Amino acid sequence: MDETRGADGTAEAPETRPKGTRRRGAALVGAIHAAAVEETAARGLEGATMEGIARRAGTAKTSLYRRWEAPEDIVLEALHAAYPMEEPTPAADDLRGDLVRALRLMRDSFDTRPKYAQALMAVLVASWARPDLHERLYREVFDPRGERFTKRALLHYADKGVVDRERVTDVVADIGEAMVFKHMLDTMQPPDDAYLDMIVDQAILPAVGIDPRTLS
Amino acid sequence: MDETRGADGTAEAPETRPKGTRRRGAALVGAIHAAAVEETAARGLEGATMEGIARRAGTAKTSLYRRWEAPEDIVLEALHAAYPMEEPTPAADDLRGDLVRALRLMRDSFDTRPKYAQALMAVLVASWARPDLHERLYREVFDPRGERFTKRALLHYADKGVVDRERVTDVVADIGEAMVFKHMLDTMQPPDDAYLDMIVDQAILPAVGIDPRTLS
DNA sequence: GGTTTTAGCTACGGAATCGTATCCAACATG
DNA sequence: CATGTTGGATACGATTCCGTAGCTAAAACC
Repeated sequence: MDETRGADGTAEAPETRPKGTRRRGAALVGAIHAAAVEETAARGLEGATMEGIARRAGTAKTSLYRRWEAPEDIVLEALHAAYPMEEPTPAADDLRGDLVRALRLMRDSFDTRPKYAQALMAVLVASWARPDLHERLYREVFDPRGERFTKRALLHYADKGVVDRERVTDVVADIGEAMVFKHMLDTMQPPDDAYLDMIVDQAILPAVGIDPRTLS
Repeated sequence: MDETRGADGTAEAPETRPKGTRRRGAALVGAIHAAAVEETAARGLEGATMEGIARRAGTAKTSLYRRWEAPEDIVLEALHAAYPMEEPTPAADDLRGDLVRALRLMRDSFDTRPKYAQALMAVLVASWARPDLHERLYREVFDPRGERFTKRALLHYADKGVVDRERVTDVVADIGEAMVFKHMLDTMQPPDDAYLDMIVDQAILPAVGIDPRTLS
């Protein structure tokens, strides 16, 4: 019962640590990043406040204003810092396996950090009404990480001649991510392995002209 | 320059009407619905306030509290009232055409009312952190409208034997909507006709085992 | 150790929103 | 036209967040 509760009933669990001790530098910034992500996940980007982030991080407002100007500056920095890095595709000779692994990589990055996924979606949707924010999101978070998920695998096998290069269009390269997103929006849960298999077998592979039943 | 501006710089254009005149009943409720959708689109569900909605609708806070308890009650009601109704599929003998038309129906419902689409997405994402809201959204907005978009068309042609019933899975039925959503998230724009054609030709038709090049 | 940097704490006036109360007037009804 | 209903306007104390200031003290540096 050592929790405080925000105005909306959302549980806030302020970081606690031995009194008379202080974090600095990276440790402090990390805690604030985490707090900003939590705050955004719980109250939305527009509902996030400096006071709320400070509470969650167990620090003082002044410490936030020393480094940032507004909640969204902290959140964007946090999302960038935590964005899943690319595992260069193992490039075994296994198209189906690589596709499944690519989707799992994406899924896991949300599954293990649901607050992170929620915050990312919140910013993505908020940016819809704010072109400046949309531009920053893609420039500061998405773009720096390069090619993503299934597209890399598809292009790899196109180069090897396993699939028709003509069929690896932008639309096809987006199918996997689009389906994972939709599933999360519908169910509030990341898809399980069985569902990822279905995406690959029923949507992606047919789109590149491969009948999964012929793959053994 | 007869606009006021909200705290975040968002333009607010309060409803104006001849002074000494009043709306009541449906006319008033309709204006408030529109205002609630605008407010949510501009400031997010968590950022929306009763005061803001009242300003946009050009009415008084008291008039809102007379009927509703909180912004989200108004927004959910507004989304329900404005949700696109189902055009029963024309059921011509034209699978590809029906799929394209189904996607256009979905796209147009967003394209002609961008504020509505933004609000819908804002609520959808906010509901992710709030199971109660998610439940209400599906129960009060989505569910009452029944089967959606491409699935109806696919099932129709499965019954006619044009496509393999086995291949019309939930995953496949979701491809179209998933791709339209993703496109909107990425670009902040509803897809144009050419893009919808690509979704049908490159993703949906292959998934049900039809090569679009054989269709005409 | 002594010094510099950086966190933490408290407090403040201003602004926005909350939810309610009060009063008046426009509308609808008969 | 008389009456009852509904919307509009204003005001209020309470709460939350804003952004800044001033001070103390822990951590890092030399």
